[in-house]
Amino acid sequence: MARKNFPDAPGVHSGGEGGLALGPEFRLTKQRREVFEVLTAQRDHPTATEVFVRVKERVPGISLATVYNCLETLTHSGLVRQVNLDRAPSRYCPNLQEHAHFHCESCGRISDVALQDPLALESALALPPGSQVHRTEIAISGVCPACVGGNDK
Amino acid sequence: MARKNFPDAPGVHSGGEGGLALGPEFRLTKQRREVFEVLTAQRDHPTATEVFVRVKERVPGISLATVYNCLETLTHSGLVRQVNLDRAPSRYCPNLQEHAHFHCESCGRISDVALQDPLALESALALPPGSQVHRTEIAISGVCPACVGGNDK
DNA sequence: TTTCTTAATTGGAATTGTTCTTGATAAAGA
DNA sequence: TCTTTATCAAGAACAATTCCAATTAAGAAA
Repeated sequence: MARKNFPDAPGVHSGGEGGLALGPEFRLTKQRREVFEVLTAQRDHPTATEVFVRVKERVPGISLATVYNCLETLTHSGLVRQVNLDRAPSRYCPNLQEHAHFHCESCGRISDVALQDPLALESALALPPGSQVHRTEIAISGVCPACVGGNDK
Repeated sequence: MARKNFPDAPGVHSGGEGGLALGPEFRLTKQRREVFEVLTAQRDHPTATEVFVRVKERVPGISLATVYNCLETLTHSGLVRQVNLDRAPSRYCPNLQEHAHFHCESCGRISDVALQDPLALESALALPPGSQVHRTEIAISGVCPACVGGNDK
């Protein structure tokens, strides 16, 4: 199903301080490091193209294809989450806590929503017994408090 | 944000028995009826192309573009839900109950998961006070009981 | 360090699901 | 019937993403 043969398990090896730690299978290249930095520097869920623009300031020669590759690698390493809302371009998020995403239809911003009780969630779902859950994605659309208050756009 | 000017409110007017009821703005055409029938006849969350193939047996002249149009209209009328899982092609679902979707990574099937307590869900999310929620999408990936049991593929 | 091996990067072409455009048709209302 | 408007069909267009082949750079070994 996966296009390339990524290992099933994420390669988060929480290595040396500050240093990224991709799985042992992945090399830590300048491009990957910069892409990751961009994501952590501004946690606004940028698209691949937005990441591309930002990384380009520090690595002028980088190509969009490489940004896609890096994002894919980081995602498979478990360091980054790909966020898909409806059919919009994918966005990327370095928040590793389990959380949901809120999409404000007014200002377009996407924000993280903490999950107070991940267990309560599972029990709210009538999953057939025996199901194995690997991943749960929760996407909420609506209007954020700022926009409700009229601080619109 | 929406490409065409659909009314904001869904047009479910639960009309005459058995008969579909699109909003007053929409006509119930043969194509729309057949597309809807196909969705209710086999609730396996087909893609637009799959719907196209199925409808074509009964309306040979129909085009894929029309299927897309019908699905869009039905979705905006609130009779059908568009289901987006990751970046895969959209799928369509005539289940109007609030529910989540389970995607089996082994057999690929997508099944509906009832929400036992929609309120419990909201309270499990740490939404900033004042947020307006319009829609919540929950997508679970994993392995379904049948595939866990070895009835794989 | 230098070499060696293999993975990663590039740039452009290709793919894919979906949407748009245009003209023809058909239905609804006057 | 006449007019108006929505819908349909076919293909072109589009945008996000992926693929491809040649080049470059990491990290391991010598």
